[in-house]
Amino acid sequence: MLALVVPIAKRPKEDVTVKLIAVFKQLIAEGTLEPGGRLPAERELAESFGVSRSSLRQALKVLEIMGVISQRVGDGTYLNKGADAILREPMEFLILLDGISFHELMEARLLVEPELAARAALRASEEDIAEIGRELRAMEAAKDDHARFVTHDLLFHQAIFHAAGNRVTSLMFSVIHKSLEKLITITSQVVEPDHTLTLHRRIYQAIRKRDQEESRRRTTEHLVDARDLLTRAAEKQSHFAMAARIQTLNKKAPRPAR
Amino acid sequence: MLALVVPIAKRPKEDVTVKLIAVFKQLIAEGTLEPGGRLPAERELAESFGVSRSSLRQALKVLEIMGVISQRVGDGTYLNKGADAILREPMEFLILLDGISFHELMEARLLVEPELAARAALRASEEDIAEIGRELRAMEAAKDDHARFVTHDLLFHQAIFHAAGNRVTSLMFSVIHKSLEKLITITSQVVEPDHTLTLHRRIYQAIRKRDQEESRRRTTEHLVDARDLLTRAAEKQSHFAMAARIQTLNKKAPRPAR
DNA sequence: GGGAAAAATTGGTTGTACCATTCCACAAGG
DNA sequence: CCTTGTGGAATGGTACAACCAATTTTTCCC
Repeated sequence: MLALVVPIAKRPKEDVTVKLIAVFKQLIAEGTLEPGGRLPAERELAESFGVSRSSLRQALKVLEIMGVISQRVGDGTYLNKGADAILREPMEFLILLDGISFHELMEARLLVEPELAARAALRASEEDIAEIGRELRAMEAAKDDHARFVTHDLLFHQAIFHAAGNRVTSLMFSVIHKSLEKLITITSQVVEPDHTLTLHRRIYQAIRKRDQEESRRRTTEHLVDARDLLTRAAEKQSHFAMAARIQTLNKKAPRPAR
Repeated sequence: MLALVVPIAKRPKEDVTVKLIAVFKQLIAEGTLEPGGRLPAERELAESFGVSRSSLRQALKVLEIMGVISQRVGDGTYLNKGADAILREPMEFLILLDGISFHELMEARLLVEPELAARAALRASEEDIAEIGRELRAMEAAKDDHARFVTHDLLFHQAIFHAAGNRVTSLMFSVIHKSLEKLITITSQVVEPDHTLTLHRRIYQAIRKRDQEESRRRTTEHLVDARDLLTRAAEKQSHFAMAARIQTLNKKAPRPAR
């Protein structure tokens, strides 16, 4: 378990908010705050720390968006247990700011997932393999429901991650899957489900046979195929993105600069 | 370039803050806000959106912590260009909340970096290889300065990531490096620099020879070695973490629950 | 023209007030 | 005794207003 968390201090005057976040990090690290546990009320916390509620709320909001805590009106603030969603928002902004394409996301999968599959072939428990098989059958059962089909497609891959036994890579690539899910769903509507199923089945069987090399090869085979399909779909569907609209809070748009 | 960013809307009543974040995401996605550009003043923005400055500041603070924007008093708020640091804070909390060990972080490197080295051997430009070589020489020149030595050690690996040509993996694993840097620095004090240098030199030469298989093997060799060293160091140094102290804002500690 | 002082701008912080939701205890009714 | 419901307390969400500190811009004097 890590603990070298708090960088002691920064000389340049930090925000109260930034300090508060560091404090919470520390409290979590030293176990004062337990996952699932309830935090004191905002008003109490603010007084304890000697800061205003506004500043405290800024820190809490950051933690909430990162998925560290959950806040519920009328109830309280709780420290989350796992943090599956913790990388989601940041990843989306990363994709935006660095202009990362779908193609590049698929390339990342292509770099890593074959190795994870090989590792899964080596390390998977019987239960792990059973889980991968269940997702495969769930895909078969959802042939006609694109959304569900894709969901189980991704869960199939994530089951392989789990079997590979490394949570870091597992969490990172689950986030990538999430970012790709919409486009994959669109693409799946023009691809024969049996085609996808065949490729997945080969991966499953390779892992079940504990054949690392074939697991790697079959995963590569599948992802190359998927990458090419997605890339083509992304080109055609790029206008789709433009159609996406958000609910704005006000008619007036902000002036970007001056 | 991605754009399928905004999930349209969520039916359950969202925070104003959450909505604001979505709005900014949209503004960035559609190019209304340009990297490096200046945002309107908080007071103007708040009025434009029809929200209070408090709520707006919560949203901005989230974006700032994630590295999307930078705020400077007396100056203004600017949209960052790249977002290298965007995953750092979240990653630290991820490590904390999920109780991820140094060992597991090194396992993640071990899973991915050999493949990245192989890809680098395949794709690296002459300039990429020169950069890797420069970092290697910088390591040699910093034999006696542990901190600098480790910095260039990590930059060496990141140069390989860059040469591999995938920014997603590059960014992700740079974050992991950052998390490991302190411990690696500690470890480096008990390891002969020439030992480390030899292992790095082998990787460099393999990439320069464009030998994918050897690049992979040499990287694995190095990381296995490093993993074992780090794991042992982490056990011995675990008390080090306990010595870490943070600057608290007030004497009173918050009551964790009730 | 140059430079220093003053004013305006901007993010940072605090405090207060009020709302909507949720929870909980206690009383009324069966 | 158990169920029901009702009102009050606690809690997070939002809005305003005021002031501070750092920075930039403008003004004014030499």
